[in-house]
Amino acid sequence: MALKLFNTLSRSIQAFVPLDPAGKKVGMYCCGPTVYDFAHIGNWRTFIFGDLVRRHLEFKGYTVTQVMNITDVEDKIIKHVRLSRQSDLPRRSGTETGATADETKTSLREFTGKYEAAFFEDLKTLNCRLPHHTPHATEHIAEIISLIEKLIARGIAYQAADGSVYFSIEKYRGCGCTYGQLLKLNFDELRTGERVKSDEYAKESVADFALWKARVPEDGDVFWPGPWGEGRPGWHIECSAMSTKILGPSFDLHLGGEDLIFPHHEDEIAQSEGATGKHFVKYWLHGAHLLVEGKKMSKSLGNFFTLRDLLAKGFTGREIRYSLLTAHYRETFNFTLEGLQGAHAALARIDECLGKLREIAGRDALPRVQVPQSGIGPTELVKDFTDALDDDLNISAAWGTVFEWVRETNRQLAENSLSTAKATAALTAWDKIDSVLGIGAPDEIAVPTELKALLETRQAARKSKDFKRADAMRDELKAKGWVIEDTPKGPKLKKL
RNA sequence: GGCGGGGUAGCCAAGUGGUAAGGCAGGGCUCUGCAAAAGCCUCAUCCGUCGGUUCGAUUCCGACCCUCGCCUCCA
Repeated sequence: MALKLFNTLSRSIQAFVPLDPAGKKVGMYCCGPTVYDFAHIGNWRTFIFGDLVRRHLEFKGYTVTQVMNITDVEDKIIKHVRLSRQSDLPRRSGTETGATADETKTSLREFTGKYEAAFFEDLKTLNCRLPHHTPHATEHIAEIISLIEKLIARGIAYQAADGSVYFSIEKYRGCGCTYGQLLKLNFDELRTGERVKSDEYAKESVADFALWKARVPEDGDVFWPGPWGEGRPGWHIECSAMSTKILGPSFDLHLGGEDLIFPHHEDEIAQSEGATGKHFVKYWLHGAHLLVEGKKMSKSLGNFFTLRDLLAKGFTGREIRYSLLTAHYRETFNFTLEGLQGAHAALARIDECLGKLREIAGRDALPRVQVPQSGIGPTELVKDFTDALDDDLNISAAWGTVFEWVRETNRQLAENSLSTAKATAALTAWDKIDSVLGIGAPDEIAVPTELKALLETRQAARKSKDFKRADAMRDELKAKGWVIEDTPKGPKLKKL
């Protein structure tokens, strides 16, 4: 089966055909983090969704170039930097801080650098493949300026009286371009009442958006020189500049959270197609948001979690990854702590099965009971799994296949009918699909030697039928967080 | 107001015009000195409500109720 994806542009599921005539290379751009805070669980759902798309494409044999922007200059960042400077430098909290431009720029970088580092750490914790390029907005000011110049040259952008440069939607549409490709827009019905008062802007039309924001006092020293005076990039422009720089004027995939459809992605299309005259992106994919415990995540409800919050509660990265990967990407997902507990149990089930398979695979060929095999084997596992994901990334169906395979494997394990060769084949199949799931193996926790000794002493006590003493030692181990698993082949220790 | 998603067992979540995947939790069993761990089995006469189309609808159509999102910064 060929890969099919839901394209927001057509609002339908389409066959995925890369722009590359050879059908091999795929360019993919994922909207990345704005580094003003730790990324929360909702952000992570979207980033893991991007990781899934990339992994599945690579699994299918495509050579993917993944780009993820790091937005490191933006209103909120500037605000936070300003506040942090004011608290750092209370005596200077006047109109003029006395700081030089370089000092402040450093502090902007320090501020964003902290969250950027955290972002990459979290990415690793969740076992996401590192994007091939992670360009920074602040390092692409030249490209941004050049893009804006193109738009001005084409008459689609203009500098207003406030010094800022805006994108003219009217001029853009006048060129025969379409504004509103990703969603239906009714410009006469756009609610303008709740927006920031339109008369605060010097732009020609309310819907026009800023490409270059003229420097204002609140920006502090966060500004760059530009042909239109000092200022900084608008919100959408860096994505257009960086994506086309790395992936070219037209590329295959652009991903983001569903909230970015408008205005961010719509404006990206306008800027990019307005400047290049070429079709920007072939497939737009949008991930749905999540709820936490059935409600919209908010700090006041106490259901706002960063990845770090969940790690502090004792959950692991792979449990969180699994949990965020259980539901289809276009459905709102209800993220619950109960679900995370369930993730722990579900993963343990897979781990247990794989552990037994490895045990058999690692041995010399042993005689096995010959039982006619039915149900899902390694071949079916890979095929059904692939088919499920090819169908617009139906991950739930894919998991269904995985667990059916686990159950069938366990049955065979129980009847001792799995040969060394079959176990090896099963593990090879698992490795294939795990290259997409990215679940990996649990962290190996070494059993402390004193606990091993305790376990041996308990065994001795059991042998001599001193069960009271043996049970006391079992309790002692449990108190230390280790549970004994008595198997026919002897006891094992498992970390709780 | 405009536009767009959802409502499937205790919880999470796939899916199909022909009678409901999977995970967690629960229950039963196996194993065990007893447990635990692990494994197996089991668990929705029913898919928001009411109508309609159909031999047959959870799946198609209509109405209604509830809910979420976008239209403004936002994954």
